[in-house]
Amino acid sequence: MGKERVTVIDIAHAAGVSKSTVSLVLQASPLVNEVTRAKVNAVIRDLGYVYNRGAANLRQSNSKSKIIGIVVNDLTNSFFAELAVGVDMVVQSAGYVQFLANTAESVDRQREVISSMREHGISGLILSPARGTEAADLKSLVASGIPVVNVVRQVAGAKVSSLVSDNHAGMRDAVRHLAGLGHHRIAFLGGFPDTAVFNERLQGYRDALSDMDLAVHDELVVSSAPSRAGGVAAIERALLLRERPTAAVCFNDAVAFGVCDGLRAHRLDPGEDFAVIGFDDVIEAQTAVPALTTVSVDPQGMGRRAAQLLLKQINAGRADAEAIVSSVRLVVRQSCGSASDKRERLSLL
Amino acid sequence: MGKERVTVIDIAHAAGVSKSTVSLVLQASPLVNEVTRAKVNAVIRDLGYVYNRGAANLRQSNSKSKIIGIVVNDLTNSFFAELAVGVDMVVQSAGYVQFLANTAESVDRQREVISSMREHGISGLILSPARGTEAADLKSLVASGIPVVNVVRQVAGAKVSSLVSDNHAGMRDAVRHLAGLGHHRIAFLGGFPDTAVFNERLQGYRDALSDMDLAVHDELVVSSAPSRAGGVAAIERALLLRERPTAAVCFNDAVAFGVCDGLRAHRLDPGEDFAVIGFDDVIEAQTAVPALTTVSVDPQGMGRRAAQLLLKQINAGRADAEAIVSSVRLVVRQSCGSASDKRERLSLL
DNA sequence: CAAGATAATTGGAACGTTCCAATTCTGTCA
DNA sequence: TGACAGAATTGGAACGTTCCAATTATCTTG
Repeated sequence: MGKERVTVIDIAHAAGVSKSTVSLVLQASPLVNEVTRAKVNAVIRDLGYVYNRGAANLRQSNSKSKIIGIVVNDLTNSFFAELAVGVDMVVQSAGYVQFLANTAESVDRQREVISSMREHGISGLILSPARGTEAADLKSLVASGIPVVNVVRQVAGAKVSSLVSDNHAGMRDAVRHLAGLGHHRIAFLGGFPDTAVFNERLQGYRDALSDMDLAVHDELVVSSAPSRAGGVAAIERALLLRERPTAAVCFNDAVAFGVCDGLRAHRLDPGEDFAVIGFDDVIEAQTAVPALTTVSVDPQGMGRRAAQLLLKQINAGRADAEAIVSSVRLVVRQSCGSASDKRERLSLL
Repeated sequence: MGKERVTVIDIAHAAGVSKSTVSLVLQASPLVNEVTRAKVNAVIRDLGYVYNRGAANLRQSNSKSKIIGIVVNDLTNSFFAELAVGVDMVVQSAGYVQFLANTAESVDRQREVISSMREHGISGLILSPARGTEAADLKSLVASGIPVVNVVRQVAGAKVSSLVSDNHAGMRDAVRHLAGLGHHRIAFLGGFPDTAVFNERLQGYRDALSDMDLAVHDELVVSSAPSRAGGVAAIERALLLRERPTAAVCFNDAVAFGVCDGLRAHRLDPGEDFAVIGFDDVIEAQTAVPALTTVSVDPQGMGRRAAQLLLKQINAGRADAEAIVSSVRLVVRQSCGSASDKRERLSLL
């Protein structure tokens, strides 16, 4: 069954033209006569020809492979799944396909997949680096002129473009909102303290407290895995404090959902008895009950923008590193018990 | 910067051997002398050589590209994200890389991505078909001898392997469990009625009701989008019935979460006032509050098995279609208000 | 109608690898 | 020392495409 491959030569033969002509019609060159083009296209369809990009790519060493790589540190986190979807959208419609790999936070794995991608000749890479990634890991990539766009996390010292959300401003706005609602003891829950993202958000938290003339209490900062389970654990710990917090900003939405779960386990009603704000605005944030107040970063849009940036660099040939921080905005829903409304809740249904 | 590519010939030259020898060491052939091998490897490292799989692949037309494709119909659904992670695991460790594409249920998109993948010479394809996929869409793929494994959904008439979960048995067990707890009016919520999966699950639901000598009322079957929002909508409708149900089996976990949300919006406590069972056992199912009773299909494991099946076929050269139905099991947690326990809930923390 | 311009087509060389058959090298033994 | 076996190495052809320079066919136009 595994038929002989149909090549451009077979078509040329069947259509009574030369392989060069066939090649020309394949790349939709204006040089070829309409009637020949039609004839060739007919034969192509008839014989079930499939273009061999590998061979083509071999010849035109300059132009690249029409493959872009995307590697993320945790695909099971829906933030990254949505990011990947966003990337896929623009990349596909530009005629590229994406290699998607998941590193599960392992830099070894990351090294493997990146080198594997290089062997396949990716034209560019979108990378959400695993924890512990160093500039050296990206060195050879940039040395060979392959554009790289880092998303979500920066890599210190790496000469590559990056697209991160404005973590500082986002968290600052969240805290200000809570303070505006009258909360004095606001916790910061979840996240690993050894990451840049964590520290940026934490700094936003601290700065906002200072701005509002509130004291910062270190015991109100409780770190944990940036996951739903981590959120449960964090709120557990926070509720053990002698002086309980009355509100919390969370490292991300997953943590925030966990926090809501943990509150319910203690017969506390998130949104009523305790205010919760997340970060990311994943898709479930709006349909959850209570709908989650969160800092919207629009993961899918971020994926799209990252892809656009990458494509721009690929086309430009030259990749000068540019660092974009994407602005964010606080989306107020029910979980922070603001004056907002049952109105919104109802209109949802 | 975009340096000249380092080729096998450059290495040969620098190491003072022939390109053939270099090729031999690249494929770890036992034919080459240890000292030469070492020398060559050193040069490879020094010059920063990167293997060109495209060229290699061109030569050895028989052996394939070390790329496998995976296309799913909805990557934002964490079921599929986890599936992809499972596939990635085994595929990576077998030295392959995966092309991942998302079709968002569009068969047009699906056609595009599959043809693009073919051009890149994938060795095999794992496909969760978009709704409306027909056997004809896979025809040319199997004609050219590329192994295909369908997951989650079958495609009627297609001569390809498939790996689906035991939808009938899973739903039957869920309903029996609820009936065993004394429920008489059990709803079936969510899902699109024009899919095979829906009908299998629905049949399981009906058969179980008959088994337990309960009447089947068509008004208790309310379909909706298989998403969280769809779940909210479905329970809304179900609660409008004159004779309300007291329990529900849901098309999948996303729907089940939506149902819980919808119940809360009506001041009903899922697990206490109303029993809910999901399907899939996505990762959040165990950490949610209440923890979701659900039919476990282990998406990640399913991805792994699908990948193994595919690799087997790739290696065998011959792909005889085999249809595997993967068994499932009911995982009882809190959301069905079984006699189970606060115990489990507590031990979780 | 010659000649130049334009349009359409074409044959080879090249891309970076693998494979085959052929060659060189080393050592052994009569 | 000559012959031979085995180990190690090697040059060239091939894979399916693109590109370049060159060729042929078709028009214009003076």
